[in-house]
Amino acid sequence: MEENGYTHQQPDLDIIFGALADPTRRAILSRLATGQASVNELAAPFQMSQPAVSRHLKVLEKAGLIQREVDEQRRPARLRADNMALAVNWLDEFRAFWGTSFDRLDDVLVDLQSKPTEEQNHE
Amino acid sequence: MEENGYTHQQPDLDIIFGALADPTRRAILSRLATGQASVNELAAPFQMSQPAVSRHLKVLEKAGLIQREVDEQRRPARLRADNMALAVNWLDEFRAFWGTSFDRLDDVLVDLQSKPTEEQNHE
DNA sequence: AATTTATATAACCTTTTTGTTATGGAAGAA
DNA sequence: TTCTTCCATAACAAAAAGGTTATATAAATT
Repeated sequence: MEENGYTHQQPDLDIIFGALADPTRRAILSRLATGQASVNELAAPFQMSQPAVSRHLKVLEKAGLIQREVDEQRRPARLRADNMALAVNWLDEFRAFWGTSFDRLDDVLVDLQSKPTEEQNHE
Repeated sequence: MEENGYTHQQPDLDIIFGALADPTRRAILSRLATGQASVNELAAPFQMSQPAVSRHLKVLEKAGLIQREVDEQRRPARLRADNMALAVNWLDEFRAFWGTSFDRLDDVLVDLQSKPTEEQNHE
């Protein structure tokens, strides 16, 4: 079980962060934050093929970031955000490093919001 | 410039989440949260070769998650957490989905802390 | 000057990721 | 029933990731 001195593995985080590392998948998640959507709807904005999007959805599903449903012929996806909290929770350990009370993180966030990107303002 | 209907790319997040998707690199970051360390010190807990660790460090550096320094022959790494805030900031957009005021996220976090893992409690 | 220590880089291999096209199946429409 | 729509899966190729060993380099030590 033990594989090194200071940590065990947490495979969920591999899968979750891995899923978040792709711009298409992040865009899909952003889209789903506005409500569920069918595969074709999700695929439309991309120049990618439909099977490619289907596989991205499978990656997101394995990461527990979405869940699939059934609506006649459609298999709409809907957000399932619990596992994103897992990611946030891991990042959270670094708040102690950033400062006792979020100060530095807050600074950075304020800074980011003053020059927002399109991706951040997806809605 | 425009590549699809609802988002632009944010390559930083690809790199950052990609860097966080590997358990060795997360363990290195956790170690660095307790203070700077040389390459050999970082490599010691793993059964991996030193060149492999050097490459993990390069990935982390490219992601802006660490910075390298010079101490005689050593090239110690130190945490540079600003870009982790970028990741948190992106995830932040889903707090609206979780609930108006963090409620659901808080629930999940409380839940996680009641059954913590080794990796979460690295210090 | 020669050796040792700390680290980086090169060359290579294997596995995983990410896309493609082709095809199949299930459900609704005609 | 036949056609169309929506989606998944298979087979394939290219590129990226992650490891290895061998070697180079720079600084400290002897």
